[in-house]
Amino acid sequence: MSMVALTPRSERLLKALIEQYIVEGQPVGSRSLVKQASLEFSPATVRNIMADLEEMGLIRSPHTSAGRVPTELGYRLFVNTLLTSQPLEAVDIRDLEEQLPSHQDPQHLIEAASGLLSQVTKLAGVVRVPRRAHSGFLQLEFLNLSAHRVLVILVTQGGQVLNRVIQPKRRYSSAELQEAANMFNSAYAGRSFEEVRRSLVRALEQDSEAMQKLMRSAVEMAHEVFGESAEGDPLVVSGEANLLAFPELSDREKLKRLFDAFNAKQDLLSLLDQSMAVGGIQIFIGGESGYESLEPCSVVTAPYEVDGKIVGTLGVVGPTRMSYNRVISIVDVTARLLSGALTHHAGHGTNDA
Amino acid sequence: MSMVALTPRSERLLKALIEQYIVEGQPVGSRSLVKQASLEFSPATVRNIMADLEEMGLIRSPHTSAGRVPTELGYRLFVNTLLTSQPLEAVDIRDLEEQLPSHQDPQHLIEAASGLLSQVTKLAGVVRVPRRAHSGFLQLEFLNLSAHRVLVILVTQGGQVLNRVIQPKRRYSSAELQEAANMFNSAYAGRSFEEVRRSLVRALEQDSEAMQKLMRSAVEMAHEVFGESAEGDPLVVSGEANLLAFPELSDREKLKRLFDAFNAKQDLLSLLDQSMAVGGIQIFIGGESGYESLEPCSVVTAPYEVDGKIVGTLGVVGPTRMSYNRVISIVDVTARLLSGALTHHAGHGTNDA
DNA sequence: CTTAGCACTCCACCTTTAGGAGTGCCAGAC
DNA sequence: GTCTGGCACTCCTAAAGGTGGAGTGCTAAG
Repeated sequence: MSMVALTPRSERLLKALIEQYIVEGQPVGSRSLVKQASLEFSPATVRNIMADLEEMGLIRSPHTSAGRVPTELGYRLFVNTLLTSQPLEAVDIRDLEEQLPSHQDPQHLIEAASGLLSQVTKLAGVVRVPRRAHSGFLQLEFLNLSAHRVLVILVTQGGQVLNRVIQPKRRYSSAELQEAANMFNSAYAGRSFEEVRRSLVRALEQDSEAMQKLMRSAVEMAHEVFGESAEGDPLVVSGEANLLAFPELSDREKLKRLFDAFNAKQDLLSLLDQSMAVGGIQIFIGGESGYESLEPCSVVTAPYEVDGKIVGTLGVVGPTRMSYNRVISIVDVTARLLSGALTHHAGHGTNDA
Repeated sequence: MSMVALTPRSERLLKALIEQYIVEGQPVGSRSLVKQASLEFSPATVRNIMADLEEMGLIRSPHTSAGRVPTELGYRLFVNTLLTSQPLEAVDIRDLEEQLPSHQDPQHLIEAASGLLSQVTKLAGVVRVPRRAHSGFLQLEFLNLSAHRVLVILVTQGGQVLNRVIQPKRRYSSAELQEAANMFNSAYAGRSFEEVRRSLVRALEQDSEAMQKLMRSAVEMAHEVFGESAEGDPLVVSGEANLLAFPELSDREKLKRLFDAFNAKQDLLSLLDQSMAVGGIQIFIGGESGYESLEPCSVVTAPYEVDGKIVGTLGVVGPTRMSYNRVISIVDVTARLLSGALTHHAGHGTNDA
């Protein structure tokens, strides 16, 4: 593991090796590497260099007499410094653009983005949906369903719609509900969710007699909905089945864990949130993510924005041996497109009622 | 394949054989069957009977000298006439009940039901969500998002909320939108979706000058939303990963197809719709479903109701070798529970505004 | 009609055996 | 020095036997 700097030649060799391995998925030997990358030195020389690279921990042999395979460290070096990020083909970009119609509500857009990611990378796509806390509150609506069941509809400035059925203690007439909603809306429209929430908590604590009964009920109902803010299923995953195609993930045990991770979503959520905080494209190679279930995988993420503010993250999950080159471009472009599509219509909500 | 009626003895034997195969998952031979089911005759006799059963197409040998395995026909006979459907354990029922809280909105209930199915059967659970066409229309709401973007919120009598962003040609003030919604609601509240749709089509065709401009816009907007009725993603699937645990599904090719089917959902949808039309518990064994992707699987479905009307279907997908016994009970109970939970609050919507 | 016995079949598992791909190292060439 | 050809060695893979067990079908006797 002596950390002598790499010579240009060994860099070039490492790059060629990783690229070949990504394509073929099998340990690459000196002879085939020379041929494939049309190097001007002999297999023996390549072997010497490979030995050095192995000593540095960048590649390894699965066993004595197989070719070499990149280690996580090798991949890391590769993506950090060796990657020639050729831009996506124009065709691909057009393809992506076409399939992300900018006139849609956020939910559809997000699902479309996830589907796109998985479709064009042939891997699994994930999108972390915007957290409500960062978005503004636009309007609240109460609606009687039956005797003791009120449907609360909450609209964010982004056009997201949340709804929940609550069971208030007493019965309200539709007129009462209407009035309550009006009062609530005029008090809070346009505020951020955190603001509204804090304000609600304060209002409930005060228990002031001054507050009208009706307003108080409205606040209570609203609080019930806002209280659930953290819930929901703010992660869209698609194309998990694509991962079945990779022989390196065929291990039943690993596969099960991986799919469970997709199902539980918890690890992925943490990972995406973590990478949202950092901003910019992030690449987690193998165990770097820190989650055992994702250990045989790499994850490439990029944040997306609404009105210049980062609100979520999207990404791709695939085997460590993925075409980082291509995937990075795709994730990048998709993030931009989604940002554009979302920003386009997240304009100042007009609530001039 | 001579269709001589089975003797009681061969029935009993078939039953024992299938039950053992379901548990062990391996071809069962005469000797082990005698031991396991403590039969009072000898392996040789069993072999004779087995030969008969094989001739009838109820069982088969994977190869010359393996035990016997049920055929689809065998399973069919088994579930049709041999199944001793012992009721679920009280514990299990309580478990199910607890996890299906009856005070929830439909969407949550449905997701919970799907999760429950997969969780307690350790297979994949699916729920076909109610088709809007069968439900009533309760209320429509228009909301300005930005200059040319209007959020349309549609509430069904069941408490389901649908929303979509549309882009009308001209800009409307919030007051206009409010008025339009009011007019629309008073005209259509409580009608069935099909009625409303037909009426909308008629209204648009007439192109009557008599109709107010505003009302016309409202109708157009509403039509856009109603027109999309068929869309959406009316199928909830959970626990696909559970199927990874079954060795008989380990075939990479089959597995891929199966997961693709879960992803595309089209086959499953058709199957569920088909079984909704029939009503009652339905069991599709292997290829019976008619969908190649589901060929190595069996599907058990039951419809669920709201207010006594069948509105959807739920079910379980697993390997042909599943504990039909148990799965049927679970599907049945879950359907009942879901019906109950949904019916409980699908009362007459009060829209006395 | 049932059963014990027996010959036979076929798979699953293990071992063996090549064959090949690749390495490491050394000694000579540039 | 650095590169290269050569060579012995390692280890995997795939195919080729070999063995044992589980199971069957058949037959002949109870």
